[in-house]
Formats: sequence, structure tokens, C-alpha cells
Amino acid sequence: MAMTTRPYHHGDLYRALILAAERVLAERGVAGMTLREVARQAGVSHNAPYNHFADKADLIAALVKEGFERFAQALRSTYESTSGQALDKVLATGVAYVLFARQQPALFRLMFRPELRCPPGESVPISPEDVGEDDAFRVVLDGLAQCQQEGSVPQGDSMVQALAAWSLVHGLAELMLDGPVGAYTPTEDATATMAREILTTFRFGLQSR
Amino acid sequence: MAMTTRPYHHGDLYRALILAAERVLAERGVAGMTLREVARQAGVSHNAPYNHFADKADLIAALVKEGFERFAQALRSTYESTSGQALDKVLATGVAYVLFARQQPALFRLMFRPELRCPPGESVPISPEDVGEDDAFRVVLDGLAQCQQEGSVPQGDSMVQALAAWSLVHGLAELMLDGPVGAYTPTEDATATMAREILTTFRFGLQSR
DNA sequence: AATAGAATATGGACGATGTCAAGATGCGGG
DNA sequence: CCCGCATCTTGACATCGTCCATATTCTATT
Repeated sequence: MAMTTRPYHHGDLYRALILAAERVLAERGVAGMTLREVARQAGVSHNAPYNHFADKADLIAALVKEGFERFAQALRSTYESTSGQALDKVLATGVAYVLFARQQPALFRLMFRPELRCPPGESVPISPEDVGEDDAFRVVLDGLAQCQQEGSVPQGDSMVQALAAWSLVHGLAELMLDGPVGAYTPTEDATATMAREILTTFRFGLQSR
Repeated sequence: MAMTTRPYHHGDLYRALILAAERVLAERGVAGMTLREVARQAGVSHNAPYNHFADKADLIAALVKEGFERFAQALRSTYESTSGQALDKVLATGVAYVLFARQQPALFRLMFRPELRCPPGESVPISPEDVGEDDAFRVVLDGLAQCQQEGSVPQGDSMVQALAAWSLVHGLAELMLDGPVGAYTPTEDATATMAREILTTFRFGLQSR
């Protein structure tokens, strides 16, 4: 009678598989996330997932989509709950971006490794839009448009400004996880401080002219 | 007689394997680069690589190291062959960074996916230093120190400035390859223009104070 | 120069993985 | 009540990374 697609034998295997996938991902990392292990953790046979997902890429895409939803949610709520000018909100959102990556490193990596959501033979991944990447981007985009409106950022193509801001925090997040920056930011506080410092360094790039 | 480790049967299988790996990587992408396929392309049995590399992660690490050497070389030569202030050189280096990623996308991805160079069971990858990542970073670091000396950039911790600059171009490169930016930069010229535009947007962040 | 030994390559084998093909199981509508 | 279909299981296959035993070829020592 529920309006969701009725789960017959298991309860809600679709959901259970995504949760199991997330746990496996967090425990064993991107490389260790195997379809069979996910099924094992969910307590079903190694072929049960194929009733709910076309293939491994499809499961990953679903998990990534969930990740981007939470991600966009985190950015949005940070933006909205920060007081001050729109520019302050955008900067706080940038810090939240980096913190999200730090708190859920494996999920964050998965979200930005489209080669992992390529169907078996193909080399063209399930598109970023299908996976909700744009929604997260729009938070920054809208925020910068607000900044232009309040005059805290120079008039111009806010798409370019958003790409620049996004690039900055995304690069920082990636380098913290997988690059040489990690060593400089051992704790979570250090991460936030570094993010703030770097964002402030470039803040004047948006303001001055 | 040569002082290099003498190749006995094949000629120089070590080198041949790295070249084959690079070809396979470019053709089939990160996900399609299999050890057996590399051996096939090199015309040897599937076990021959084990005489020159401990495991797949070791081969990848060697290829990545080669990639970082070329990368550092490209950045350095761009820096040196650009005329003008040190700041101009640094900005040109940033464009070169993004162009390298665009011209060798698969290699670039491989370079920044340390989970692919984890030994079988382990989750700790072959370190960034072992792979030459620092050498490339130093180009930017030294460049910004020069900028401080010539006064085109505010005094301060040039490590933080370098991290900021590196984050910016690295994020841009990643987003162009795997994210939503790619659509806006279809051609190589568009890529360079976008990179210049974004770098210029933030240029004033380093200058003003 | 001949031979012993190390370095290098080959083939087969094993466990694990992603995926496909059939068969078994259980729920809902007629 | 029973049939159909969605759901799960079992089994199989190709491929992959890696280990082991064996064969081949080069180097060095006598």
C-alpha cells in the first residue's frame, strides 16, 4: 500500500544496498568497494543487486547522487545560516566545501571520479547532471550573483566568478585529500583555518578592481 | 657494458612497459589500464612485468613519476620562457598547468589518484614525494617567492600563497576534465582563455592588500 | 672457453571480481 | 485459489592480479 515501489522479499534492498555501499566505501576506500562485498554486507547473494541496479556503475552513480544531495544540502544550509554579507556567506560555503571533503573523503573522491561510473565497455560516464553535481554548483553561482547585487563583488560574468571560486575550493579539497597539502592540515580545525586563510587570500581578487 | 641495469632478453622491457602503459592509459582510460593488457601491448607474457615491477601499483607509480617529471618540466620551461615580471611568469605557468591536464587527461588523472598506486592489500599509497609531485609544486613556490621579492605580491607565507595558487589551477583542471566546466571549454584555445580569465580574476587577490 | 648461477621470460594455477543465464521463491491481482 | 511477475539464489564464464614452477638467456668466474 505504500506508494514507494514495493520491496517484496527483503524490505528495501535498494536502500540497503546504497547504505552498505557507503559503509564499504568508507571502510575499504574507493579501490576496495566491490559489488560482491556490498552484497555481502547487505546480507544477500552476489547477484541480488542486479535487480535494482543495471551494473556496478549504476550503483555507484546512485551513491554519488546521494552524496551530491547531501553535499548541496550542506553547502546550502551553511550559506543560509551564515550571517553577514552575501560575500561572507559565500566564503563560509567554501569552508564547508573543504570540510565536507575532509569528513567524508572516500565519498568525496567517488563523487569526482566519473571513470568509476562508466558502464562496463563504454568510456562515457553517467553524466554529471544525472548525478546532481549541478545542484551543488548552483549554490555558489547564486551566492555570487547575490554578491554582485549587493556590490561586494565586481559586476561581470558570475559564471566565471563561480567557476573560479569553485575551482579554488575544489582544488584545495583534492590536494588536501590526495596531494601535498594534507600534511599541513592534520586536524579538522587546521583544515578550516587553512581554507579560510586561502579564501581570504583571494577574497580581494573578487573585491578590488 | 652500459652502467644501466642490463636488459637481457627483451632489450629494455622496463622502458617498453612504461611506454605501453602510457599508450593503454591514453586509449582505454584509467579504468581500462590493466596489467595484462600492458604486457600484451609490449608483446610479452602476462607475467613478464613482475621482473621489473613489484606489482601493478609499482608500475603505475613509475608511470606517474614519469608524468610528474614531464609536468614539472613543462611548468618550469613555461616559467622560464615567459618574459615580464615574475607574476606574469607565475600566471603563465598556471595556464600551462591546465593545458597539460587537457592534453594528457588520462595521465593527469592517474597522477592524482593515489588509490591506484596502493599495493594490493594496503590502503597506504606510494608517497607523493616518491613520485615527484613536490618537484612540480616547487616551481610555483619558487615563482611566488620571486614575486614577493619583486614586490608584485604581498609579503607573507609564500607556502600559503603557493597552495592557494596551486589549488586554483588544480581545481580548474580537475573540473575541466571531470566536472561541469568541461562544457564551457570545448577547444584548447577556449581552455587557455578560460584559465587566463580565472587567473586574472584572482590576480588582484595577490596584489592588493 | 666452459660452466655455474643469476637474471629474465613463460605457462599454468588460484582466488576474486563483474556479469550473464536459469531456476527457485514469494507476493498481489484476477 | 492460482497465475504472473518481481525478487532472490545458484551456478557458470571471462578477465584480472598474483604466485609458483619451469625454461631460456646472459654474465661472471674459473
